[in-house]
Amino acid sequence: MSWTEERIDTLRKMWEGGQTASQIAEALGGVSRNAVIGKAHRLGLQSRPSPVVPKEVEAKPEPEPVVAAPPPPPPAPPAAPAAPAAAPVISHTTAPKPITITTPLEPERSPESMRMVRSVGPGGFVRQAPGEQQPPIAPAPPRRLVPAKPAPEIAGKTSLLDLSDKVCKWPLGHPGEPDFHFCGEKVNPGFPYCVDHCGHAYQAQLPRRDRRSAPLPFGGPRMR
DNA sequence: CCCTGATTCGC
DNA sequence: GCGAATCAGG
Repeated sequence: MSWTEERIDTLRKMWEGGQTASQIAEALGGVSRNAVIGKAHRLGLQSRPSPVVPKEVEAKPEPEPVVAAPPPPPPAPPAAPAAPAAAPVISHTTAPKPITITTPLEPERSPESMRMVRSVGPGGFVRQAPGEQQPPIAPAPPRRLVPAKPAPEIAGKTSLLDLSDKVCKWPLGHPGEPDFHFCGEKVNPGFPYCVDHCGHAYQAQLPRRDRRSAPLPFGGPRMR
């Protein structure tokens, strides 16, 4: 599988929508979780909370340089007047990442994060309300909590939770939107989609001019 | 063990 | 550029 524009678009949307790499990989099909993560990074979609904290080295043990420890000026600094305070450490092999050393204080939240009210978040899982519990036969609990608020719009629809190897994974709508869901029909055995959507998913390459009359997954590129 | 994302590195 | 292997936290 290659990263077509459509697939990249889907990846980007789902990633930004808070879906896990596994879910994205499964929805896309033909790629591994690692592939999704790798691609996401290459796209510059740099991460939401990673379970693995990079490492917090370099605290600030010495706020002030006590004794004058003048760094020996390099042999031939052309036109650079000495700027001791701002002198960057000479980065060795790989240090393209400007790790901003921030204080533990977190002054304000960006307006961006304020907007994402009903979206997920590591700690923002929404649990079922007592009223919607299924009293009778308790089916096997979901394998994992899903970072999505069960909206009334998707009632009866096939949500991410309902995806399995047996139902059509053809996405309908846009990830992150309340009515986003999947086809959910019985799959064409051996394929991730139902017979109908297999017909859409697997087509011989046509001239560009003639293509794109068929519906694309996720409703195609989002128009903003 | 399962999950997660990050990073590395051979291709 | 790609992604398997590997790492490391939850």
